[in-house]
Amino acid sequence: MTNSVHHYIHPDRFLVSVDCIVFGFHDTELKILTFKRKIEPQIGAPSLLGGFVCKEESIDDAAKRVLDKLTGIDDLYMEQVATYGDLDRDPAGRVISIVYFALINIEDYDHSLLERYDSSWLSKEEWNHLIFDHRKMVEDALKRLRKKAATFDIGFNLLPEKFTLTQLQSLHEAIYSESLDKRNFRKKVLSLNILDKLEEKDKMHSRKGAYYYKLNENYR
Amino acid sequence: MTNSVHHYIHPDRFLVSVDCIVFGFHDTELKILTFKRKIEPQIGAPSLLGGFVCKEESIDDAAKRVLDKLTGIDDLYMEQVATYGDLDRDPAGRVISIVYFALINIEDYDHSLLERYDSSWLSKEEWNHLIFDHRKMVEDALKRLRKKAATFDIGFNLLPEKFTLTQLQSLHEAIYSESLDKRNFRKKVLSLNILDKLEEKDKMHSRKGAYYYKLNENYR
DNA sequence: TCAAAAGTGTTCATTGTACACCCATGT
DNA sequence: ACATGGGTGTACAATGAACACTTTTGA
Repeated sequence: MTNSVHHYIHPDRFLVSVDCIVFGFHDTELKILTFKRKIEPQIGAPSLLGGFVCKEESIDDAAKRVLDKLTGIDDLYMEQVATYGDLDRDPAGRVISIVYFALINIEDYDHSLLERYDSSWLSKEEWNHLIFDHRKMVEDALKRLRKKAATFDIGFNLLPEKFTLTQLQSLHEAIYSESLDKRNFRKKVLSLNILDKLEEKDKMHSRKGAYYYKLNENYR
Repeated sequence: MTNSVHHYIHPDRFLVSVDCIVFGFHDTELKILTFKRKIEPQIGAPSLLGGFVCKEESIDDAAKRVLDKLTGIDDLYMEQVATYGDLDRDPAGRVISIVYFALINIEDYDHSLLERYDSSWLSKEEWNHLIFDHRKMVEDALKRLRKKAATFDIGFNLLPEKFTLTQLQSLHEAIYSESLDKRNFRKKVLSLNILDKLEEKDKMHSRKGAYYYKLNENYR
C-alpha cells in the first residue's frame, strides 16, 4: 500500500485472524479437523481452527503457529486459500480472516489432542454444520485441492510415506467424491514417473498384499 | 475466527489495504495501470493502486472503491488474488495487503486520469521496476489470469464488446507471451460456441476486413 | 498489381475412456 | 476351495499440434 486512496486521514485498524482447514484422510474418507464453538450464537457447532494474527509475526507464521499448536505437527503442507472480509461474517465483531488449508497424514496426528481441544474429525456430510462462512471457506479450499490433486501436484501429504496404489486411488476418490477406474488411474499415475515402487508389501488390507510406493525424492 | 488461539488477551489490530492490479490490453500488449510513488524510499518508482480498507466496508467493496476512483469504471471484472502479510513488506510500517486484479477494456478508460493521478500503463518489460512485493503480486495475478484464460473463462473483459478473432488471438498471445497458430486457435475458440459472429466487419486493420464477434449472452 | 491481413482442413500423435479377467494368499 | 483385494492390456474416441495456400481489397 503506497498511494493511499482512503476516506480518512487516520485509517482504521482491524482484528485479523487466520482460519485453518486441516484435511486428513482416514478409511476412504476425507475429513477436516474442527472445534466445538464455546460461545453463543451457535454454541456447540463445529468451527475451523482459528487464531488472531500478532504484531510480530507474518500471517504465514500465524497460520503455522495455530496449526502447530492444534495438531502438534510442525512440518505440514500449508497453502493460503483466500481472505474473507465481509462486515457481518462474524457476529462477534469485525474480523478479517485469512484462510489456509493444510494437509496432514492423519497417522501423525496425536489423537489425545481431540479431548484437549474438544475437537473432532468431520466427514464430508457434516461439513454443512460449520458456523458462519466456514462452510464457504471449506468449499473454496476443496476446489483448490481438487484442481491441484488432478495433476498430482499435491495430495501425497495426506498419506503415510509408504502407501499402496489402492490407497492413493481411494484418496482421490474421496477428494472428488466419485469412483475411478482402477486401470486408468494406475496407468496415469505411473506414467508420471513420480513414484518409486518398494520391495515391501502391505499385508494388512489383503491376503495377496499390495506393493508400497513412495513419492520420488525429486517431487517431495 | 472463533476458537481463538493467540498470545495476547487483547489481540493486535492492523492496517489493512487493498492493492489492485488493473490489466489492460492495447496494441498487442498486455499492460498494467500503475502510479508513481510520492515518498521515499523508491520515490518515483511505479506502484500498484492501493487504498486502506475502512471500517464500514467489506474488503471487496474497498477494492471496488479504489478501482472506481482510479479508473472511472464501476462495472469492471474483479477477482481476489491473495493476501500479503510479511512484517517488512512495506518499509513505512506493518500493513496487510489484500490483492485484487481487474480486467478493463482500455477503450473505456478515460486517459485524462493519467495526469490527474500521475499514473501510467506499464508494459511487461517494465513490470520489474515495481516497488516492494508488488512485482511478486503481479506475477501471481498473471499466473491466475493465464490459467483462466486458457479455458476462455475470463479475458474478454480486456476487449471491446465487438472484437475480431485476430484481436482475441493477439490478446492471448500477449497473456502467454508466446505466439499461437492461427488455425488451431480459431478452431478451438469457435468449437466452444461461446461467440456470436456479427455481420459487421472491422475495416480499420486490414483491407479485406475481419468479421466482428461478440461473447454470447449466456457467457457474459 | 501487389502488399497486407483474413480465412480455411487435413494428418498425425497424444491423451483419455471404457471395459473384464487372472493372480496370490490366508482362512 | 474359496473369498478378497491386487494387478494387468486393448480398442476406440477425443483432443492437441503441426503445417501452407487462397481470398479480398485499398492504394
